[in-house]
Formats: sequence, C-alpha cells, structure tokens
Amino acid sequence: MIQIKSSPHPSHPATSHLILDAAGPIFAENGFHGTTVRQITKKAGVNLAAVNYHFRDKRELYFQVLKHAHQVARQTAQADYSGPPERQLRVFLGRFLGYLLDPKRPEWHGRLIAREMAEPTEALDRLVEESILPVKKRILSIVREFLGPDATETEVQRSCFSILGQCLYYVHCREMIARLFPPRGHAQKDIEALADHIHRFSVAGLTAIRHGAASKHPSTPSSGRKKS
Amino acid sequence: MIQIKSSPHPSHPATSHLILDAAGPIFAENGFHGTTVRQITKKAGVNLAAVNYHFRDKRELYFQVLKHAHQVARQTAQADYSGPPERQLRVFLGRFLGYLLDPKRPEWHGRLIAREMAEPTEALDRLVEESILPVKKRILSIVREFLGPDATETEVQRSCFSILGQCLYYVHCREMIARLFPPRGHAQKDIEALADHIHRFSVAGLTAIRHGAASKHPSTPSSGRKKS
DNA sequence: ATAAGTTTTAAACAAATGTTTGAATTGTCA
DNA sequence: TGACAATTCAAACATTTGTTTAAAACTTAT
Repeated sequence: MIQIKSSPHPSHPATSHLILDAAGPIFAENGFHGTTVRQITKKAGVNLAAVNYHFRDKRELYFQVLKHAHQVARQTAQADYSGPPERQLRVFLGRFLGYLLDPKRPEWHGRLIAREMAEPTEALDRLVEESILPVKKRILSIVREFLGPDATETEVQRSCFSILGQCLYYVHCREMIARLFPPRGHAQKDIEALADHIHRFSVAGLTAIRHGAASKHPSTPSSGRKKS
Repeated sequence: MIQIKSSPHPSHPATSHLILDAAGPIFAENGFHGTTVRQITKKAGVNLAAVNYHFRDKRELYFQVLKHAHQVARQTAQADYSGPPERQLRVFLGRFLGYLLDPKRPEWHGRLIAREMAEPTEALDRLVEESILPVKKRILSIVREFLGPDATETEVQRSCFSILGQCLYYVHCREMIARLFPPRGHAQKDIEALADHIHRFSVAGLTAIRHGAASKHPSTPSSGRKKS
C-alpha cells in the first residue's frame, strides 16, 4: 500500500490511500490523459472532489503515483558493489531487473514507468534526480571499470545503453512480446535467469568492446593488461 | 508526405494530406488521448469537421498515421540476407536501426512507435501482422542459425530480445537519454556506427550463449563444431 | 448549362471533464 | 460539551471534446 507524506492536507490515511491505490493501475493502463478522475474515484469508492481535496489536482495525483513507482529505483544503486566489474554487473542486473519486473510488486509499476519514458511529463524531470541518476552513475561506473582506460566516452555510453536496453526491453515491449511470442515457459518470469542471460551476453559484449578499444592504441604498452 | 489510400471517401489529396501531416507530430508528442482534433485541424488549417469527413473519426486518423509510420518496417525484412549469420545480423541491424532512427525520416515516426509500444491501442493489433511479424521472423531466423541446434527456445528468444532491446532503447528512451547524458558527439546520430557497436556487442554475446548452449550437451559429439 | 457528386463550413449537439463551492458531517481537543 | 478543524458530499460550474448536421460552395459528368 502506498504511503503518503506530502499532500496538500495532512490526511486521514484511508481516503488518500484508496485513491492512490486505485489510480496506479488506471494511469498505467490509460496514461495521464486517457484517465479520468471519475474512473479513479469510482474504483476507489470515494467522492469525486476527494481528489482535489487530498491532492491539489489530477496532475499532483499522477505525480505522487509515479513517485511511488520509482521509489524502489534507488535501491538498485544501493548494494554491495565490491569486487571485479563482472561481479558488480551481475549484482546490478539482479537489482535493476528486480526493480523493473519484481512479481511481488504490482504489475502496473513497470507499465507506468514504460509509459512515462515513452511520453514524458514534467513529472519525469522531478524524478530524474532522485531516482534515476543513481542508477545511471552505477552502471557508468561499472562499465568504465570493465572497459578500462582505452575506451572512448562514446563506447562507454553505448555499452551502458546496450545493457540498459536489454533490461528495459521487458518493460517497454511487454505487449509486443505478448503478441509476437506465444507464452513459453518462463522466458520473462524468472528474474534471476534473465539476469544470468543478460549478464552472460553483456560480459561477452563488453569484453569484445574492450578488446576493440585496446586495439585502437597499438602504441600503448599492453604489459599491464591481462589476456582473456 | 503521406500518401492516402483507403479513406472513407476517395478524397482530394490536399485536405486529407494536410490533416495527416499535421497529425503525425502531434500524436507523437501527446499521444492519442492527449491530442485533440482541434489541435490537428488548427495546425492543418482546415475545418474541424474535415477530420470526420476524410477519416471516419479520430481513431481512424490515428490508425492511418500510425500505419504510415510503420510502413517502412517491412523493408527491414527485405534485403540480401545471404551469407553467414554474422553478416545477416549486421544487415539486419543496419536496416532495423535505419527504420527506427533514419534522420531523413520525420523524427515523430520513432516517437509514435515508442508510444504505441508503451501504450498499445487496437491499432497495434492491426499492424502486427503486416509490419512487425516479418521483422520478428527475420531476427529469429538469424539467431537460430547463429546459436545452432543446441540452444533452447528460451535462449533463442532471450537472445532476440537482447538484440532488439539494444536497438529499441534509442527509441524508447530518447527523452531519458537527453536528460541523463549530455549531448556528446554522435553517440546516437551515426546509425552505421551504432549498428557496428550493437553488432560487435551482440556477436560476442551470441557466441557466449552458443558456447553455453553447447556445453549443456556434454554427450553431444563436438567434432563438427569450430573452435573460436 | 444542368444535374449529380464531392467537399467545405459554421453551428449545433450531447456528452464528458476537472475543478470549485458551500453545506453537512465527522473528528479532535481543551 | 462546545469550538474548531478536517473531511465528505452533491451540485454547480465552465470549459472542452468528438461528432453530427445541413447548407453552401466547388467539381465533375453528360
């Protein structure tokens, strides 16, 4: 259940929570513009005006809902990231995919995130700093360490994108996957297995990029470099 | 300019084209629900009722716009795909990324596609068969050939997703990228360089998956298998 | 030139939408 | 228990929205 902190009015928990809980799935399904306040209040079993009372307006409600969906993102960047970049990457993948796909979380979280990325509202700007930047920093750090000093910034970024893209595919293309690939076993369900796959794929990919980067500096002494 | 074929009325080109051309970017920016007919007709400089005359309703207009944005997808699957899977993959990547990111195409195409994937309308169902299925078949075919007969269907699918995810990241996360990574050189602009990166990353990834798959069958004779 | 077909147009329509309002109800505290 | 604060509520409000309508204007065919 969603915990509310900063509403226009310090509020009795029940109604604002009912609203937030009802709003999440509906916003995720229909988007901001496709969702009406009446839909939400009907589902929540509260009066129409309650939305304006407990939240300033529809927009603020949306923001609070989105904020909650993003709250867990922070945890991705907070873990034991000691050890070699390969290990770090596996930890990151487990955490990030857990954030995106955790079956224990309401399914609408991921859908809302996908929507927000595809159709950014000003709410996204308000969330970038606190939720998404730590994730960015972490993956950048891991990839930089993996690729070593010879990699260009472009290679570093593209490699980050290659890893993030694999993870985010499962969020962005959920509906496409359902249409194109018949439900087969657990291709998407088992987060750890998924993390393993992406890890294997990406470690090999990063290794190839690293080798490519190293081969761009023929005059660089390679004495300190391990052969893989 | 968008070419119109099947409208409610065989129409004088000018007005329906004006409408379609105006509608594309607006739908891409605001989505179906966030876009009003009046916005479109104002931008097109036509009368409000023209939308209903030339297209049955707003929904049909949206579909026609989306259909056009997807038209080029077919071309991804139509190329010279002879040769080893590595070459096939590179051809696919060049084609697919060209479809997604071609700077010669209006930028809203990609954005509309990203929106539609994140917030599917019934229009998506109508487009899957003709536009997207051929792409799916092609990437499946390439990956199957690459991985060989020891790979499970799950591994095949996940590998397809890993490749598609890398490409689609640039469509889905355009706004996120802009917010998180300062515009730096041409990380996203040079489609061929991008295809090269994803190709290198993915060939290495697929190779690792293939080796993993082969090692799952210890009793399988490996005499016909090349060492890499 | 006239009839038929097509397109455009402004206004009307019916409904929907988010927000506001003020009264009634409920809750809290001294 | 009474005063004050908080919450709920139905109705009203003002605007917006997609669609429809019928007449005017334009185009095409004979």
